[in-house]
Amino acid sequence: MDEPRAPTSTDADGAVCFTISRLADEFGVTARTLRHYEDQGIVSPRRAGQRRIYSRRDRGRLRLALQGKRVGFSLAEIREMLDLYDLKDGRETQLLTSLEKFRERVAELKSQRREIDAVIHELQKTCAIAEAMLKTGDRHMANAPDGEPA
Amino acid sequence: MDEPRAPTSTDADGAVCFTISRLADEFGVTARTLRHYEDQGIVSPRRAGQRRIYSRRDRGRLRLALQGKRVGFSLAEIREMLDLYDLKDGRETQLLTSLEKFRERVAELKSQRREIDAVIHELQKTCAIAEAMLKTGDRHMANAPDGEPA
DNA sequence: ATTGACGTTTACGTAAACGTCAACTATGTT
DNA sequence: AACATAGTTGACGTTTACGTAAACGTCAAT
Repeated sequence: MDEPRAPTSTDADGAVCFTISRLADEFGVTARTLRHYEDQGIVSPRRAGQRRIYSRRDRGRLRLALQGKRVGFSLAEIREMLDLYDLKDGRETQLLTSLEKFRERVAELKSQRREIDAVIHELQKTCAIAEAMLKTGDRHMANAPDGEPA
Repeated sequence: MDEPRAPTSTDADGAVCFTISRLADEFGVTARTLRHYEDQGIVSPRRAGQRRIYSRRDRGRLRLALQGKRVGFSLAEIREMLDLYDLKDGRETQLLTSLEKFRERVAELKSQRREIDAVIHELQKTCAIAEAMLKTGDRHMANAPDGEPA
């Protein structure tokens, strides 16, 4: 009754660490996925013998990776971004190219956000029409996808 | 010098229509893609002999489809949505389920929008740090992905 | 010692979304 | 007629992101 015995366990030297299934559960993915991500260089948990030990940093990268995935980045792109994120070397040129790429990403994302808004509006428009049809009982209002309406 | 001779050609009965490569160019995809979309029931251009003739309606569906793709929908989902969009039959139950699905989509999209915002902020944060490093010449500021910072 | 839970590697399988031929065909041009 | 141009249908190939199965290691509890 002294240790919190939380879902978080600790290392020999007191560092927080996670098992593979622990993280898989937490993020709602399979262990296979985490191994796959390791193959792709997205995380590199250290080992205790053969077994993977995920640090809190690994978990952080995982979180970002999955977030990236949800907005459409490929694993390769995610890897790239995480590597930049790390800013492995301090050489200015590297840093500057990184910066540039990040800005590109941001621009892409903003554009994607606009697209999403457009689709949302499109869907809501159709919803409204459907609702109207339900109310009036009209069975022949058209809402044909036409680009520029005639 | 009478006909506009615009990139848009017209049908025997004056209806606007497009060739496959015309649409492919316009949307920046290959003809193969358009044929694939036809296999998936996303468009159904009529034929003049063997050749595909795309109507303006086809183009409209295409536009929506590609927009949907850019925000992450699968072709199957897009097909479903386009079919709903058409509101093929007027039966109320159908209409209601359609409506429900649309609302789900909208909710998903909004959530996705939030995710995008999150990623944007994350990236911009890192950008800012990188900029700071460039200015101060500091080569050792960390910005490790940690989930909850220590 | 056995069982069970969890983990490991290796390797083949799969679904989606096209790419990339090859082999025709139809149409218009020289 | 010969040829180029644009389109067509297969059909197999490719990439991405894992799924899934096989075969085996490890450790704790029974």
